[in-house]
Amino acid sequence: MDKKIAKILVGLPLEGPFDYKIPPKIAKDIQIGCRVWVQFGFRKLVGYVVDFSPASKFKKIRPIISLVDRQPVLSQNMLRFTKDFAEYYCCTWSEAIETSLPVGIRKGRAVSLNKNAETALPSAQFNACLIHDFLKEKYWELIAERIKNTLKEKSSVLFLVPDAITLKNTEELIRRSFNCRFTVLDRKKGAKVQLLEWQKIKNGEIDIVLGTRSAVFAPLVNLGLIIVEDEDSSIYKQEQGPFYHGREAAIMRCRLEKIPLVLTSQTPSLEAVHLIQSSKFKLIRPESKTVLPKAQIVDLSLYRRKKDRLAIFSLPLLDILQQTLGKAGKTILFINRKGFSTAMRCKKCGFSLKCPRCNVSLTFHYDQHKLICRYCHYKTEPVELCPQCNSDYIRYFGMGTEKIESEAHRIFPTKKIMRLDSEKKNIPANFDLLIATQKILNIPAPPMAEVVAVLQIDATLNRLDFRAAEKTFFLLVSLLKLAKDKLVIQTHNREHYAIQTASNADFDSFYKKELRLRRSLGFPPFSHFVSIGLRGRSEEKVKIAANSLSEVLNKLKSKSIEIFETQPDIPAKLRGNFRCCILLKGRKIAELNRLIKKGIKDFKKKSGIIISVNVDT
DNA sequence: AGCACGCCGACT
DNA sequence: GTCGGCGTGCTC
Repeated sequence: MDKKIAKILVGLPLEGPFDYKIPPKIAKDIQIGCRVWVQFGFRKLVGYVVDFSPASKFKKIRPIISLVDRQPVLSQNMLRFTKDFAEYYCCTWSEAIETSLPVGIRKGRAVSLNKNAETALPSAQFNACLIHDFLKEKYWELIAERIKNTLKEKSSVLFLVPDAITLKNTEELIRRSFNCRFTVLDRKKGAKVQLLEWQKIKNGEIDIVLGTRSAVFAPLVNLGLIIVEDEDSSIYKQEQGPFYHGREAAIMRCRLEKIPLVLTSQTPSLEAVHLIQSSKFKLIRPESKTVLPKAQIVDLSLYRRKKDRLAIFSLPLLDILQQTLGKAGKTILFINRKGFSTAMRCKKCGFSLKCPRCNVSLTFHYDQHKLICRYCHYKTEPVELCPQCNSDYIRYFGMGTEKIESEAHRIFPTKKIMRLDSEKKNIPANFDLLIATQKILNIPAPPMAEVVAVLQIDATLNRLDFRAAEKTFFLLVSLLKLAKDKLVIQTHNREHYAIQTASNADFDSFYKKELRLRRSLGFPPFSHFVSIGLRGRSEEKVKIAANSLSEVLNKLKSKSIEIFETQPDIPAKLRGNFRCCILLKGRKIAELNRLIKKGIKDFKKKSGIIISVNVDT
């Protein structure tokens, strides 16, 4: 290849690449994947060499200022990975490269890199296995075995975990089980340390890398295995652009590097189950001697709610609570929401206090005695008189942990009643009755009780979300594990398959039903959803822009792609920006993204509007 | 992303 | 007359 011109990407959200002349004095050293300094317009930027060319179609080409490193910071594999990643997540290649590198590298800091000797394994191939360890009793020995074998082959291991707690636990387990060169990637560690660690990994001085989502980009040499622990965790999905999913990125990288992937979960996602089923890969389900408790489904439609008062406890549940507490047994009441109430409203004129920035109803929090916005945490004093009609007809609606707590106190005045929600720092142990939210499922050693009661599952089940059944099932089976004796489920949907199959933790029946349904409706994992978000200061402009973009997309689309009506995003207003979104559904990501990129390009971008694309919403 | 270019309102 | 508002377009 004639090395006259270098194709260079810079760290800006631009498509690129851009052509630069290669000065003779660096011609012998420059390689694909190297960092360079270039003059880009009026400023000096770090660029990444992605290709060479004998000529350029541009007239005025500037020369590269200098070479940053003798060795490439991006390997062939990482270049391909970031390119595939950009195509999948509908961002530019340069954005993908920038997200894959530590800040130090992006800022042009010096590192010393070895000449890399990748010893590609001869007949390596992609394969996946899913360890479904419902009780999380045996997964570690299964994983440890695979890590040991990988290390024996002189290959390295990348271990992904969803959150800081799992990171801590896994770090401990790895230290105890393996005596090897091991590092933990942590965003809290500071840029200097991160850069040094990146350099060590890149130089092949590390055998095991442990980290959260972003560690999927760790530049391991001779990578031989990727493990994704708790693959079903929603924390793997990044909330800002590029909106990538750690598990999907890991799958992409394993396919590309032709190496095995291990997924672990207590409640495997339908994506993981589908990957295993559709490709004849292995599902491993360790046997357990633990006997699960029975579930009792209480059909709420048989027990009318008392007039003008929320029926928190049905009669059968009250009976069970009285019996259990009478025998000095413990009870957990589970509710999928926090705060005393969902909203405050004036019964006379209907006025409700909303967040001035996000335009959603504020939630009243009893312990802080404040109205709080659940999105931006805006706080304000609760009102006694209606600001609109001045009446004192202010009422608080809904059912939260605090409401249940006060009700429970009324019914069981002598019992020790405690609360566990996201605001609580320490985990209560000495309780008769514990009122808990989702948080109880996200802590390492959650408290158990004779009876666990789910007060309100219908809101979760009836959500306008194609994952509602999946979430309901996972929630219920996870709660089953906290009950020693019995799980009580209060619902109006007694016959629903998610509730029926969850009551005896029948994963296979649930997956069968749910996958059949998803397939027939053309939902993920048989298709992809992509949402295009538009936001800006002016509500009017955002709406106009969204409508015209939607029009353009509808004109360009093939009939295999479905475009839903433009809607306000949830929340419609966030941190002073009005938000709209266009949702698309299609079988193939490549086709969807081609349409979106073309659509955004064709559509003349009105200023003051920011567009973001979220793949697999 | 940032910055220049360009075309319309109120000001020493 | 200009100073400056930000809408539009470009960076190899």
